[in-house]
Amino acid sequence: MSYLDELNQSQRAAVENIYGPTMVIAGAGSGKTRVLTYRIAYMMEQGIDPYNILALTFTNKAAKEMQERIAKIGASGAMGYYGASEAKHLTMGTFHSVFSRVLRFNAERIGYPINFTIYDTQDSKSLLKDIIKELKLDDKVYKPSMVLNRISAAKNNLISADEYLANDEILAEDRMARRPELARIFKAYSERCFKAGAMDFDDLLYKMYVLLRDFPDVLGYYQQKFQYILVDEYQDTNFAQYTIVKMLAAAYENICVVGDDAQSIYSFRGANIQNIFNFKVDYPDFKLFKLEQNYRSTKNIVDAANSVIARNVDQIKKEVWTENGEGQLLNVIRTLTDNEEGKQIVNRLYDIKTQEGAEYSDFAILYRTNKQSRSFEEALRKMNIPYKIYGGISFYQRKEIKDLLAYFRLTSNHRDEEAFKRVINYPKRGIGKTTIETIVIASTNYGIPIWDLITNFQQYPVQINNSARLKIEEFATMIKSFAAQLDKLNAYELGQHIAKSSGILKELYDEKEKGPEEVERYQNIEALIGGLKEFTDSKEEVDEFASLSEFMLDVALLTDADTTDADDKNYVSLMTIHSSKGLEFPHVFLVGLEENLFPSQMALQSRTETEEERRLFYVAVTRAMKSCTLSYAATRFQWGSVTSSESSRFIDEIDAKFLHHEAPQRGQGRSLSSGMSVGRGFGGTGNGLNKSLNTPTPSPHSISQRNLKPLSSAGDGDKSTTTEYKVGYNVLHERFGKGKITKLEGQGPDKKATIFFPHHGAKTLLLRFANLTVVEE
DNA sequence: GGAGCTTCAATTTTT
DNA sequence: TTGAAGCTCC
Repeated sequence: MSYLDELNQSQRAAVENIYGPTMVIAGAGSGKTRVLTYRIAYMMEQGIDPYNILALTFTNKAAKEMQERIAKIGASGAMGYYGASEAKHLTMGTFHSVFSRVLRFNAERIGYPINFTIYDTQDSKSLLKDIIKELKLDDKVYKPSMVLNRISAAKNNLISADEYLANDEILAEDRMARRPELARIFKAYSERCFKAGAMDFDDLLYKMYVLLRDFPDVLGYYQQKFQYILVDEYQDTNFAQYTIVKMLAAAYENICVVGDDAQSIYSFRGANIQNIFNFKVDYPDFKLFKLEQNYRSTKNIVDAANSVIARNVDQIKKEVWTENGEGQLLNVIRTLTDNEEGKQIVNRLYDIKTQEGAEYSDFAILYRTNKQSRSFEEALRKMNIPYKIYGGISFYQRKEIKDLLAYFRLTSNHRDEEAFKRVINYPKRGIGKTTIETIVIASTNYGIPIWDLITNFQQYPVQINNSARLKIEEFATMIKSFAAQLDKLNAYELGQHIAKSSGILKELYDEKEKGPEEVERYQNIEALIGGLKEFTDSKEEVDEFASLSEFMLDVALLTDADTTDADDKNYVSLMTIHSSKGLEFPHVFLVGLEENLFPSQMALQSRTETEEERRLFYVAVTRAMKSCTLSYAATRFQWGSVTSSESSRFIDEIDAKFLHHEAPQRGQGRSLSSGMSVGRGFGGTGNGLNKSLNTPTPSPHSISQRNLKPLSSAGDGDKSTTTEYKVGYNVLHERFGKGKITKLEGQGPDKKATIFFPHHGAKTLLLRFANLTVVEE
């Protein structure tokens, strides 16, 4: 019983209330994971069979952590009859991975092959691009990423392509937005995925719903199996996830959801914060537990975060507090350039490390967008500080890895269209773009999978030349020969065989001479094969056959954060705020706090969007245990030119008594007199010394009003980004010089102007990027 | 069919 | 600045 004594009163109450609908609102740092894991341990101790427990998380990382912590409690002998070894019967994982397993098990019910492929975002976009082209639509109007977002939103709201096509309201909406063909694209996309035996990320949710909806016996089976359901990060569930959980829980209503409305940051992916607010409607007799004591951060950090989040209208009232000491104030650092920001933050980091004898792993640098990592990487490298960047391109998304995986995919699912397109001519075997296009279109016209076409040219004649046809047939024969080995060779043997016979290994080996990047590619392939070996060994240890198909099951669902850590964990972590959720660090640097970057300019359209950015800020600050440093740069170098920016509103929103504005360092504080070219003259000031040469310093905000871009500063206090432009205005463009606006079109961020420049002719430019200055005649 | 060059456009977060 | 797409020439 001892482990229960480690809990405070509300935590313990939440742990012990294992029957009936339960909602736990867990403030940042309040021991949420502890409650979840102890609850599961407690259930098992009470005699509940782990086989009947389902725990759903959003990330593999969270699932893994829970698994480990439960095993630890089990090892302490606290779980009674169902000990640690039984814990492996728990069903625990991300929505996507748990559902994908259920779907494979029941695949034939909904017409899919057991070894269906999971398309990642890249695959989906590539397929959409093809479809848009085949439908002869303008890919400027129908951008694959935009179309995918739209389709994704539909599926997350459980709307199928056919329902979309039949819904007048949606169709009218699309017509209004001048994208009337979206429905047709959606329909074609669904058909093509189905034909290819492929599901995209959203299908894993949508098809799960269809399975439970259309097959009562399946629903009944899983209701009986999952008598106890736990959902982590409930605030991030979308409508599809919400509905599925509700269906599964309907028989027993032993459902426990844990979340924090203040940390809902995934609405762009369809997450609906209302699911938390509606819990009481769905389960009127639910029990609510609030975890409000923060064990993580200093008082200053907790209170600073609270002072910001208090500005949100949408929230559940709660009081996060801490018994921890006051700690230091939050430092605010302003620098002139993004490179300078990198240097100063890293210097600061090094200072803290030396002063406190901290480890590198005690530090995290958090930013809004992945691309911001660059300046910090450079600075860290220069100082020889070990670091690791999370997110960005994951191992499994690297070109060479995807190429080899495409062979694996094609081997276990011949119909996989995206895998086919990827490797039919890689390594080069003389099958050109025209040929591939012809085949893809022909297969659509015949209404059959590409594979069926290329293995039955007699039955389905296609207009391609003979040599190409022979080469394609050769390719198909090769894939078939791989498939024939699926049951005979283990994943490692077959994987290696494919890497060799496909020619990929040789191709990459030959390119190794070219440079370090090519060497890395080759090493990545070796690493993947190493992964196959590891997988095979671990299976064979328990006397199971390790098939390549099985290895492929989860690969599409793995992300960078899931690749196992190197032995040496002592490095500084760099990541987006999104991926920092659920983590904590003694020292946090929250960088790039500038208007239009954070909050992102994409998120300023509405109150709800701005509130989400504010929650994101809240998440970031509450990652910090001991110290939190905020920084922003007055200018930023992006896509070839320098832009200036103002400090983020979120800095102003923190109650000033928790802040300490750092005195500018050397080279800082010179105000940018108007007319001076920003961005030149500052880059080269660093000569290794950090102090001296203090010039008079303006207050942190004084620069912004005088900046060089009329477009982005519309006067005191007004942080809007739009300046009024009218047809007939004379404007100045950086490159094209003076011109006259002849036409305006588009709305919001898409607003474009056609401008006639005497020396360059008429140009149509996105106002957002054009960087125009209105000038007098 | 494919390599190499030129042009053009581009900003978020991730399972 | 980066990356993708289009175009030219072998």
